[in-house]
Amino acid sequence: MQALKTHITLNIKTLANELGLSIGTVSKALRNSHEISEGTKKRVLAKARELNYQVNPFASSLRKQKSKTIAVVIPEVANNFFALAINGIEDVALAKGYHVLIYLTHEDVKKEITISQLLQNGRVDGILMSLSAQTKSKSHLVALREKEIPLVFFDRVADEFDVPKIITDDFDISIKATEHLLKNGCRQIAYLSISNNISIENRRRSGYEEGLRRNNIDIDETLIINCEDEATSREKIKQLLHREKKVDGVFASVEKLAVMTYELCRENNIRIPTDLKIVGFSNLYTAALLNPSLTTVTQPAFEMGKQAATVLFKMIEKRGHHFLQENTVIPSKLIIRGSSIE
Amino acid sequence: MQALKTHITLNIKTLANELGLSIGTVSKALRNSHEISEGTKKRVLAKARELNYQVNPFASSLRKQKSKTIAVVIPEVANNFFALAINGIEDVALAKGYHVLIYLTHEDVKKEITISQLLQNGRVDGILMSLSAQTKSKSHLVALREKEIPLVFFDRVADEFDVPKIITDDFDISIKATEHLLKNGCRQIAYLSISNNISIENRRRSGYEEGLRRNNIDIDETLIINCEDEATSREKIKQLLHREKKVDGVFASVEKLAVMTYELCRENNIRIPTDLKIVGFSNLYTAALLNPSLTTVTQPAFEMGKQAATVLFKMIEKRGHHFLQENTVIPSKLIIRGSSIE
DNA sequence: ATGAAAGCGCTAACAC
DNA sequence: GTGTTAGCGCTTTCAT
Repeated sequence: MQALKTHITLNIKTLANELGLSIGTVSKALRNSHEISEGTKKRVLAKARELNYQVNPFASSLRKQKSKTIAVVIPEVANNFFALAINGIEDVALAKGYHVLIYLTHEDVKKEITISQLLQNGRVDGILMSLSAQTKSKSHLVALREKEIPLVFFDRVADEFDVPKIITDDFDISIKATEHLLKNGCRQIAYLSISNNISIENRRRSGYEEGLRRNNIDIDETLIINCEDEATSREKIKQLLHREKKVDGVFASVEKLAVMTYELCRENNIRIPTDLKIVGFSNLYTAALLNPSLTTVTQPAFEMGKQAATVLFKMIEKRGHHFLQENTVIPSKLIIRGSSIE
Repeated sequence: MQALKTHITLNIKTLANELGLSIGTVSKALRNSHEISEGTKKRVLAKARELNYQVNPFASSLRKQKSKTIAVVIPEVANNFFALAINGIEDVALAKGYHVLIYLTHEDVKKEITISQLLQNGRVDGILMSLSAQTKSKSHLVALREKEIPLVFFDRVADEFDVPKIITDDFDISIKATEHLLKNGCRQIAYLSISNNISIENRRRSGYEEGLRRNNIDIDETLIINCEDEATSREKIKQLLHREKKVDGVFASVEKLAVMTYELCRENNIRIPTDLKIVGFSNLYTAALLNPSLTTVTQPAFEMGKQAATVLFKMIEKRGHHFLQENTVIPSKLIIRGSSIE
C-alpha cells in the first residue's frame, strides 16, 4: 500500500505543469541551456523562485554521477592548524558551489580505513586528507585510487604515494628552528615526535638532525621521543625532563606536544627559558600571551587548505590524472618569542 | 593481451548477475531482510565483499528520501568551543552511520541565509545550528521549518524560535562570574558583548546585570561594549581601557574578546590582575598557561555537541514528534585562575 | 524465498 | 525551441 502524500512534492514535474511546459524544457531552462529561449528561461526561473523550487540533489547526482561534494579527512578538528585549514578549504569549496563533508580519524588508523571505505561509493567527488599519526600501511589509500577518486594530501602526507601533496617546508624550517636553539646556547636538544610513520614527521625530524649535524652536534637517539601514544607521551616527556644529562632545549613537532611540555615544566618547576628552551610547531593564536610567550614554527594553515582544495578541484574538473607530480610547498615562519631566548 | 577498458559499473545488477539472483533478492539480502534465506544472505554478502560492492548512496537516498547526512552550521571552526562541539557531534553521527556536512557562516547572516536555502532541498535529514552574531530576522529559519527539516540549536540559539535548544546555564554562570569579580574588588566591570541580537548573548548579559544588581551596583550602559563588528571592536575595547573613570574588571562573553583584551593590556602596559581583572567565556586549552593564567567560564562544548546531535537524531527517527519544548541546559564551570585574583 | 516491475526526480539524447 | 523518453541504481510492493 502506497503511503498517502500529505502534500505534493515540489519537483520538476509540478513546476513544468504549473508552467504548461515539458519537464525537459524546464530542466534545460533551469540549467541555462542555450537551446531555450530567453523568455522561457525567465518564466521558468520566476516560477521556480516563486514556488521556492530546489533541484533534488540525489536525483541530479544519480543522473550526472557527480556529487558536488568533497570530503575532508583529518586527525582532529580541535587543533588550530586543522581548523584554519578547514577555513581555507571551505572558502574554495563555497566559491565552487561544493559541499564539504568532514571526517575525523582521531589519529586512529582504523578509523581512517573505515572512512576511506565509506568514501569509495561515489558519495564525494574528491578527498582532501591529512594522515593519522598511526598510518603505516596504505592499502586503504590504494583502494581509493583504484576507484579513481581524486585525492590530495595536505600537511600529513605519504611521500611514496603518488598524489598531489600540499606541504610546508618542514625540513628547512626545522633546521632553522634547531639552529635557533643552538645559537641560543642549547646543546642537549630533544625532539618530540608525533609518530615515526608519517612523512611529515620524518621531514621535520630530518631537519632537526640536519640542524645538529651542521653544527657538529652528535645525534642522541635517546633525545628523540616518540609521542604517538597520547596516554604514555606525557610520562615520556616527564622522564626526559628529569634525566641525568640535562636537556636544555625542546623542539616539538606539533602544538600539542609544546603545550604539554609547558604544562610539565610548570608542574616540575622547570623554568622556561632559563632551564629549558622551547620551540614548537604551532598555530596557537595565544602563543604570544603564554608565560613565557612561545617561539613557534607557524604554518600557513589557511593557505595550505586553500591550495589543497584548489588542486583537488582542478583534478575533479579535468578528470585527467596529470597532477601526480604536483607538489606544493608553502613556507612556514619561525616566530621567535620568549621561550627560546633569555 | 590487455583488454579494452570497458567501464563496467559495479552496481546491484552486476552483483545479481554474478550470483544468478534477481536484483530484488540481492537488495533485500544486503539489507538483511527476513524474507531472504540465511544461505542466500551469506552468498550475497560474501560476493559483495569479494567485489567490494558499495551501495550507491544517491540511488538509495533518492528512493528512500533519506540522506543519512546532517549539516552543522556554525559561525567559526577556528574556535575551541565549536571545534570541541564538532567532536561531540561527529561522535554521535559516526555511531549512527551518518555523514556530517559542515558550513561556516563567519558570523555573517547573509551566509547563514544562503546556507539555509541550500539545505532546503533534502540534502540533509537534519540540521544543527549555532547562529551568527548578526542574526536578527529568522525568516530563513522559518523556511527550514516549513520544509519540515529537523533543526536543533546549540549555544547560539534563537529563544523565541520553537525548536529544541542545547545551551549552557549562561544566566547563572554569568551572575557567578560577575560576583566573582565583585568579590575580588572590582567596581567598574565592563561587559564585552559579541552581539545584542542573539539570545545567548542576552542571557549572558542579563546574568552580568543581575550580578551587579544583587550587589547594588548601578548598571552603566557605557560599560557594555558591543563587539559585533570585528573591525571596530579592538578600538572600542582600547578606548574602554583608557576611559577616565577607570575600568577595573572585564567580563568577556566569548573567548576571542578575552584574548583581545589580553593583547590590548600588553600593548598598553595595563597589568592583569593588578590594574584590571578579567574573566572570559573560553574553552582555550592553554588558559592555565597564559600570562597571567586566565579565569574562564568553561562550557561543556563536547557534551553540548553530543547532546545536540542526540536530540536531532531523535527528531529524525521519530519524524514529526514534539520536541519543541525540549530545552537542554548543561552547566558550565567557572575556573578561577590568575587573571581575576591578586 | 525469490522475482518482476514500478518508480524516486532528474538529465540528456533524440525527435519533432 | 520544445517535447518525449530512456535510463542513473536502488527499494519495495506485489506476484509467484
